[in-house]
Amino acid sequence: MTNLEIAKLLRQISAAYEVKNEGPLRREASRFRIRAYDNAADSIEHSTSEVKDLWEQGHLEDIHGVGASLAGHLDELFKTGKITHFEQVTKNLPNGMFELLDVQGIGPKTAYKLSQEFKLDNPKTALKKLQQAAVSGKIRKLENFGQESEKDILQALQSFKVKDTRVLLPTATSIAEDVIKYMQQCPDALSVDMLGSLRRRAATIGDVDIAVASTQSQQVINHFTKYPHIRQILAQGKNTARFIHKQGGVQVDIKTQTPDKYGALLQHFTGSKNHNVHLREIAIQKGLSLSEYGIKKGDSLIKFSNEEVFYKALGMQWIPPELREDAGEIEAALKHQLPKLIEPTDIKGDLHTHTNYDWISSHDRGTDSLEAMAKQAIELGYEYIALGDHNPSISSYTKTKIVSEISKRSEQIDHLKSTSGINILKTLEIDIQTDGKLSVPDAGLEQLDFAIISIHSVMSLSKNDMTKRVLAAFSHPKAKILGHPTGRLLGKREGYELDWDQVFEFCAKHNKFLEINAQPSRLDLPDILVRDAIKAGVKLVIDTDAHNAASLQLMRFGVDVARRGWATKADIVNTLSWEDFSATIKI
DNA sequence: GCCGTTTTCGGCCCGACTGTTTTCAGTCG
Repeated sequence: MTNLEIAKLLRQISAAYEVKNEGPLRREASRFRIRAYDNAADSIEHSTSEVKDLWEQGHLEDIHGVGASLAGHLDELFKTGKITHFEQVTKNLPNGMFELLDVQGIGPKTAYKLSQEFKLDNPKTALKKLQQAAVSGKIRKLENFGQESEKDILQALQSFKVKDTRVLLPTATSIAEDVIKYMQQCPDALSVDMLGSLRRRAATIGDVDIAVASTQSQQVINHFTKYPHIRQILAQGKNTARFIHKQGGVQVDIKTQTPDKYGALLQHFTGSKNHNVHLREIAIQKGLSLSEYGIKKGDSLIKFSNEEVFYKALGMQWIPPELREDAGEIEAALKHQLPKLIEPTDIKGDLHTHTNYDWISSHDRGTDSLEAMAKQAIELGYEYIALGDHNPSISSYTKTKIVSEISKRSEQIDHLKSTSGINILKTLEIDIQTDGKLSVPDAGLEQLDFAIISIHSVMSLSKNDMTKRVLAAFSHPKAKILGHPTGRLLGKREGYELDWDQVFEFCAKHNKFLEINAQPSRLDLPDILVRDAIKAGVKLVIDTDAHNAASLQLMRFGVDVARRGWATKADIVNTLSWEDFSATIKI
């Protein structure tokens, strides 16, 4: 079971309790139990480590929000595939109601009422039957429903079908940047910023949230709702509004605030939720109360035009949004010991690239020439670039032929080196075979400055075998970088399993580097492992894995991951000057 | 049901928006 499935199950239990939460006496106790299930679901959904892994290691209660009771339930789930207690809780409820919870605007109570009225007992047909009821005008006749709510449900059902669950960070970024550019054209918009998980630069984004500072809120909202790429407006109030973007059905929210209170708005809606809850606990201890408007002390409200003064008022350093996950950043900020995070401008070169060099390659070739890649690197202001490709296919070439192909390519790069005006390194991304051997013979490896080694096949090995496989390949002196170390593809594939403690120890000891791959669907290493690696003394590289010249610009998303993993400039090898880098890579 | 540099008991963040209401419940973030 994946984290997402477990989170969904917990939310179903929460919804079941919500519906059953009747009678004034039971209400208080249950309210907090409901919240506890939701909190646990949030934690699990946002956890970068797999809950199942934690269970195997006996560390379920390390998850914030999972205590003895839930750990027991999860243990039963992993052992037997079901949870008896949960089955009892959901027993007398219509089965179809839980499907309805995924529809925008339908919560537990509404889902229950609708599934009760329309006898939605079958989860598979529940959404379809609900749509039929809406189309035939039956919903508006129910008590506490009307024409508007029927229309809303119908619209939500229609956009539900096209809405992807979460979008990748670069997609959300480009949507947000376009909306921001549009909002900046509004004369009443004094500042425009990203909010939420987007501002925290998380790998996947639910909604795009935007903040605007203005004294003319209504004008800003009016401008917002005239954005040209709206599929549907969901809400429009005095200070906030929300629409569904034509692209991917992404929901875009806007919040406005006057400039004197703008800092509190930014802080509040950047989150994360857990970060804010922790901040409020600290505030309560000081007799203060936090909100999106500022800090309340008794009856008076202290206003903040920017975040720096907001955090200062709580006795701490300003915390970069990427760190706001309640993962120790508040404690560090109180002690004024936050790290100075790496900046995009610290990057001096890209080490993982692909070109259209003409050979039968083991995987997809790039689309731009060696020259074009080097030229783009110069434009980005880099001091060096490693020109790579996948190794020649071992099923199409003999070993001898592979070596001679690499020789030919090396000659071409050497020629380019003398004319290009940038330092160029010769490299390849080399497949790690199932037995840990590299797919290029030693005589071929000798001609490279270094090799990136990656797993592209047979990902189902056990954790132990996979670790042996990687470390065997990594032992070759030319193997310096492990490419996309977990092999995950966001929203498509979980990564394979590795014994990270062992990998980290090996890298730290032998001067090997782990990659933060900036491809949108990879962002691999994931942020949490970045932080663990750094704690273990491992050095990392940030690479784009670009298959064309334009993709070299994806670097910023890799830097985002590094920052979320608390990385400083010193932790990232390709922030080194050419002189220091070339010395390091040849060790 | 979870959690702990004031607590193993007694707390648990705060507010906007909408629709169907004549003052509020449900949903969302």
